[in-house]
Amino acid sequence: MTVSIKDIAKAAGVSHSTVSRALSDSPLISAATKARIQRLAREMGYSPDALARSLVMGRTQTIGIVATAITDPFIAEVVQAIEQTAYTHGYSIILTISNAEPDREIAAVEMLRSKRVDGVIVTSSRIGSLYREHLARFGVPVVLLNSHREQSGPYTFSVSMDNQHGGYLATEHLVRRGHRRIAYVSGAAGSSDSLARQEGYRRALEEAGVSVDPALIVPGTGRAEGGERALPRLLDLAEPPTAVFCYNDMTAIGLLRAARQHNIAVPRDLAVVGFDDIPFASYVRPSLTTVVQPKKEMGRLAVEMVLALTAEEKNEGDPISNVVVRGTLVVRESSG
Amino acid sequence: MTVSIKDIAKAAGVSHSTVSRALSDSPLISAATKARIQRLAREMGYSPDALARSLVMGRTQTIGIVATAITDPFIAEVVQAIEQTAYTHGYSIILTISNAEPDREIAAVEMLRSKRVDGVIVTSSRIGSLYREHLARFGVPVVLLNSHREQSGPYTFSVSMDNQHGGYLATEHLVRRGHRRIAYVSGAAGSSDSLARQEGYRRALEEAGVSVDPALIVPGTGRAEGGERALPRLLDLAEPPTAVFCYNDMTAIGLLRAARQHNIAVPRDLAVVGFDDIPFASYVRPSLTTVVQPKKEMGRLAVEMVLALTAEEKNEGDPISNVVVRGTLVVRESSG
DNA sequence: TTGTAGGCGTTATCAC
DNA sequence: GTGATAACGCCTACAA
Repeated sequence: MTVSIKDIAKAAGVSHSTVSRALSDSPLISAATKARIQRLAREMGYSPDALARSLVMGRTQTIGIVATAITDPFIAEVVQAIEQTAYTHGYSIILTISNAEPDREIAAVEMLRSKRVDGVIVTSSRIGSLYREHLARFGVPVVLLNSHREQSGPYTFSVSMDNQHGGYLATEHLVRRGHRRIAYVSGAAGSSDSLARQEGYRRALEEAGVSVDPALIVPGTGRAEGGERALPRLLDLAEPPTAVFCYNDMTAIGLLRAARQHNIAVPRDLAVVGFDDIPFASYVRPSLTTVVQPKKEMGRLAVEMVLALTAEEKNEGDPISNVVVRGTLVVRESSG
Repeated sequence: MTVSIKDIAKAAGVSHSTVSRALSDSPLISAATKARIQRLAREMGYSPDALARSLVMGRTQTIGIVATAITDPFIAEVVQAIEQTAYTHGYSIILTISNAEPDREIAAVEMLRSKRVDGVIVTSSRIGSLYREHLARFGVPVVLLNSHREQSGPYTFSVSMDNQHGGYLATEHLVRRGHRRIAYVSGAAGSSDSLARQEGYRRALEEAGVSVDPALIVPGTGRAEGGERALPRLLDLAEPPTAVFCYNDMTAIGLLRAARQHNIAVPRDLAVVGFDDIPFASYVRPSLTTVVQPKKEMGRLAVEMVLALTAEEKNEGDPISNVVVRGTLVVRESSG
């Protein structure tokens, strides 16, 4: 039903290769026929078949994304940045959402391989050994965005945040405000991002001559409920904290909500600092002091890395690309 | 480099059609060779080329999404629901983000057509006449999700919210709480969703015997800033409102923020109701009374509609599918 | 039960 | 400049 290059050829009384040349703006063709055929194509409502083209070209102009969830505002911004810069480079995006389920991630990767994407960007939590095996034999560049990889290997590259630095910034800020008993609410169990932020927290405390009290480090989930459940545990401590650094903004927001229910005034009774700077951080009450992750930049870098890597494959170069970006602190009401 | 069906055929000493049959689990093949070839395929790391398959089958098992932005929490949830149910049906998603720029939307649609998606779901604001011309000659079903279409046509179907009903619910709630001067902060200029919600607002007021004061209807943008800018205009009124119904939650959240700066206590001085029930509605302070849009259901319905329509094409049936879903009111702190 | 041949819509390499 | 012809990797009659 759809009109192909051959249909145009027939209508124009030329061969299909002439049509192909005319449409790809080839130099070796007379200006007259080129114009004639291009007009004809437009009139007939021709749409080039990207499948056929990709089949012969060996490129799909498509990048796959494996994300855990796009309802997470942080991921939503990153994915949006990825789509935008991919678009400016003439690429489109196949989006898969895994819910952090390993089976789902494996299925996603297999599907992306079948659809012959030119590269993959992964924004999932951890890359298990099973999973990475699938990534390894993919044959196209895979860029991990803020995703920890257990060990490096071929075809895996990364764009990541300097989490330790961010954790340091947040904690140092609280120390400067005079706090000594500072808690940390972690992310999901085993999250390496969380561990790194915690390490920055530890370093800042040490530098300030404050010893780290393990009781002040309580587990969260990376979601709001994690912060909500963490607060009562902190309040029940023999010596409760006067400030708390949260793994991310969602955790902090959950904690703020719990604080309200417990009649804890923020920041007077408890100072709070988050991480990410999601759009809502400035809309909650009190507005949230947080560490800004350069989300747009990270998305952009990931795409550019994928494109650079696909271009270099032939050059047999093997640049272990692992870009690390740094965040900044934005001070709002929640930290006093 | 990647292993094809022919490579397996060579390794197995059979023809490539036998391999094709074995891998597609065809009945007309001996169980022995089938098993042998399937094992071989696994060992050789075979990945079927979806491009080649789609080329011959005429289907890509792919659905295109045209969204304005996924940083909008409402859209993020809908898109996520679309991806999830598409996955369960064996489909994947090409995501495009338009920023509501017409050029971008047209480019997106052309690209989706080239990539031969089996259907398209549009979650954009309005479908202009230029744009819809592109959609019309697409040749595959296009489902508009909460997107107004200026006129119906072939190949365009819809899943939409009963906005008037929602607006009615919100306003009636405020009326019941004893309010008489109730404002409405609209969405982006010309948004038909906003107009419908406003119509529900009008109906509820009329039923309560309250005359509609045009001064109480102020324009917003659909984003937080819109609500932020709307509040001062309402306060400057000779007779300010005691309650306000906002086009959506983001608008309401912006308005809440402005209220704080103006020392207006919510809900004591001003009751506020939103629309959407985005996840954050329950985390802002005060938490937001709002009209729940069944986002997951809408995403699911849109996918199922696309699939049903692609299946029916051959049946030459022409079911004008326009599903309308209804929301419910969830009462929280912001309305007293 | 298996192999052969043709075609899906392109691009690319030859000749003419 | 233009036209055959052969790929790309797969599915599917039709033949054997």
